[in-house]
Amino acid sequence: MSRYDPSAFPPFAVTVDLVVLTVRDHELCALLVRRGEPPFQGYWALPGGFVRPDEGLAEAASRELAEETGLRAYSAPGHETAGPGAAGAHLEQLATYGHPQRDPRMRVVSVAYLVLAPDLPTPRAGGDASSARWAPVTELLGKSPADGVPLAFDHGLILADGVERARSKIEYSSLATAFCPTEFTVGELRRVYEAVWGVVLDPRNFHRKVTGTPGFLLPSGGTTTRQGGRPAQLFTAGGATVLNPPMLRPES
Amino acid sequence: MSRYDPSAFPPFAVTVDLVVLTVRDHELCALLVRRGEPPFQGYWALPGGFVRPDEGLAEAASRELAEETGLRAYSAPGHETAGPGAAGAHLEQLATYGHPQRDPRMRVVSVAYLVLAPDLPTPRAGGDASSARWAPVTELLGKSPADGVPLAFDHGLILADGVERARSKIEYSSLATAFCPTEFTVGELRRVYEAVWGVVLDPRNFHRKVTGTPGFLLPSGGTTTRQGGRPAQLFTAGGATVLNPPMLRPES
DNA sequence: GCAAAAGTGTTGCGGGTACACCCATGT
DNA sequence: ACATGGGTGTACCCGCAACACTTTTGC
Repeated sequence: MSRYDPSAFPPFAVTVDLVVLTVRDHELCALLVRRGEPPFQGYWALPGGFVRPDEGLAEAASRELAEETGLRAYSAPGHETAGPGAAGAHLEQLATYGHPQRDPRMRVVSVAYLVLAPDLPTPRAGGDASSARWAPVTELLGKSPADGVPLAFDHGLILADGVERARSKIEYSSLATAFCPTEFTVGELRRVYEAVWGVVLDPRNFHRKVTGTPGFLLPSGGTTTRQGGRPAQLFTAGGATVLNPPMLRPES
Repeated sequence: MSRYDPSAFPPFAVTVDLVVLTVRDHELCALLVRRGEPPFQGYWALPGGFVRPDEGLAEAASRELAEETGLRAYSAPGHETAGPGAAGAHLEQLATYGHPQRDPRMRVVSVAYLVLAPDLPTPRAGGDASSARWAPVTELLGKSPADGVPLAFDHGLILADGVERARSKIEYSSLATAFCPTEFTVGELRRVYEAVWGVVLDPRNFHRKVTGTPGFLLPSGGTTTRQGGRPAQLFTAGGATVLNPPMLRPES
């Protein structure tokens, strides 16, 4: 009773959906594509598509990401946890959504992936999306549920889960560096934390904290004045993936 | 190019697999069933089965759990995060596994769920499993990969991910109470932490910590001497789901 | 000089650890 | 009486928040 005859298993469609986040203009933004066909024609949606018969789930997510943005993403094979590559984007599995009626056409199970990317040039539309854009998550996610812009399918829920994951994960991992270019300053990293958490942090204590956490930052030797003021040291992401002690998010 | 014709989507089988954990005899144990048919006939495997055409993923996991153990599980609908019910088991989505060759028969995508349950009477076999048992995870997971008992399919990997999730989640959430009966003592809760983390904790500091964390424990009024010694206060799980400050796991 | 951002020093406080110590039961 | 586990008090230590203060550039 607990299993069906495998030769007569119920057929499902399996897709991947991508929550692609970046920091632009001091704001956390998500990549959206406009749907060019029903259902939800004209709505904004998360990028994604069907998993092909012979590819893995992370592989499908990576392929869709490249098709939509040209980004190369790095994830640890086989596991949901990933190691951040200094260049390129971080990709990890987020969660799977399979409500029976989430797609009116058929039974679709969607495996959502979270991508953290450095600031990119304006996105190029790909596939069946008639256009694409970066949207600040504060506009997409109102304080109350179903506030802000409605997205296609259950993508508003998926986006909210992805943002929540990103916000909590930069506390105890070095993932915030995935939002930065290869070389970055402590101040730029701090602005990432401030944008993702929506808070202001003390620059002095932040500096001490991140430079004092072993394995978080690697001095690259150079300096820059691109933020104005005194020249700042440049760093690259260190090898550490888990931060000890963690960064502390001020209570909202 | 990025999407298939939806009317010709590639067909997948979708299953749920369960990582059911409990604490027995001071040890963290997982529920296994013996496979009665190929492939992997005679191997131990995680309980699970196919998702039915009209049920949700968490619903399928809950149904399989009831079929295998008789347990009722509680999860927050729609979200992967769940609220712990004092009685009954905690259920949350773990991750999804979809390597193209993970099942030799066909393309199967499996959504794994993590269940934390109080100590149960000996499990009853259900469905197509010829028997079932609780196995200490230390025996199943060797220090090196592919050490210990080999499980069917990629279930060893899924189990490892589930155990890791449980170990980290009891740090910052009140989930450890899901391993306890409705009423429990501080000492019993401490033994849960010790079993899951594989460490010994200072009873005095542990007591102060958990009773001082708001919303973690609710005094039920009664006392018990079932552990010997001075009578201990009985508690039930408080409403809090997130622990502030978190429990600190001693560095291994 | 002045503004702006990068860094360093210092102090106070809160929470953790490591104990010493007392309490209430069963045998 | 003694063993066993429950619970409280206290002293030290480390890490963070909250500043004051110095450094090095562009304008």
